[in-house]
Amino acid sequence: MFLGQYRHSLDDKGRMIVPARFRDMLEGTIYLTQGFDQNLRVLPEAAFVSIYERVTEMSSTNPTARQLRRLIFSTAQQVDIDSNGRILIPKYLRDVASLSAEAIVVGVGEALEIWSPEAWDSQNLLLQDAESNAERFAALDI
Amino acid sequence: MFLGQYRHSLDDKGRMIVPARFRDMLEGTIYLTQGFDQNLRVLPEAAFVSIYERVTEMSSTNPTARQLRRLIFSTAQQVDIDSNGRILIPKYLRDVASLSAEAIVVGVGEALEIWSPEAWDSQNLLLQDAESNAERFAALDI
DNA sequence: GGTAAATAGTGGGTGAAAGTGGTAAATAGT
DNA sequence: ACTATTTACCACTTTCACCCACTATTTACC
Repeated sequence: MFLGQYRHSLDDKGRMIVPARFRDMLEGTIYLTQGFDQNLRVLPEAAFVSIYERVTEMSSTNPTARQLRRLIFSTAQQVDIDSNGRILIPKYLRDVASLSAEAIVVGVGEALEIWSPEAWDSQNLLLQDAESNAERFAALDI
Repeated sequence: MFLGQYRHSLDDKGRMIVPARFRDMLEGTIYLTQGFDQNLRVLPEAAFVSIYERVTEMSSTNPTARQLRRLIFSTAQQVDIDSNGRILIPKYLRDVASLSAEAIVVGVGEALEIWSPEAWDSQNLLLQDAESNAERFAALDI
């Protein structure tokens, strides 16, 4: 289970440390894809396969389904963790998420998200709004 | 069952004693999450896993579900009790609850809450207001 | 009620691991 | 064959998990 948030540097080659806490949960193949909110998603194999299957089931005559498929697969990339525990984020994906010198890595349960500090800050403003939270949690009945 | 309140120090590394009374009830894995009122919640494994499952079931193409997931998982952390009976509270969680040198640990039945002394004081003012209590709790019909 | 022992709570130092930046080698493209 | 880009490797810095030592408080026993 991926939990918590970390701030890490990205060097000029686009390499970024995978927080140590997450590394043992990412032992197999890792997939890096564009997220839905100006961010990137890091998926372990099982999670990616599950998405793959659901998307593949969708009808190809549905334009939205075709777009979703393109978004997910055309931006996806298989990545490896190097001997120092880093992954290399391809340039086009760094551009998608406006990543430069630093990135925020966020655990969201079954996956990780990578954000630029600016994008995360504004996302966090949304997340910390007390009134909206009341509504969000009400749905869960915690 | 967690009952009572304790005041404990937080050292500059962010470590805090778990009151001895609570320690034997927290033997398995412990989860630390953001609470609803500028505080933190300490949950035993079963309680957190149940939340995890409900949140993970939700669709990731639903923006509200994604936000809920982010809110819950990005502000949670699995923590261990060290050999001295302390837990380490990550910096981002200390920030959420404005914790610095001291914290109030409160038992609230199935979980613990961690408050900054200031936040607890103002919370307490609300709780000790007898007249409002009569009105507020009347609606709950216990 | 006083004293001793045990437990709870606090603080700091240290070595291993995590994180960062750079250089050298290898590969691919022209 | 030469250049550019990527990949692998190496060295350094920083952080954190673990351990130890000490103080305060509670508990037990006389």
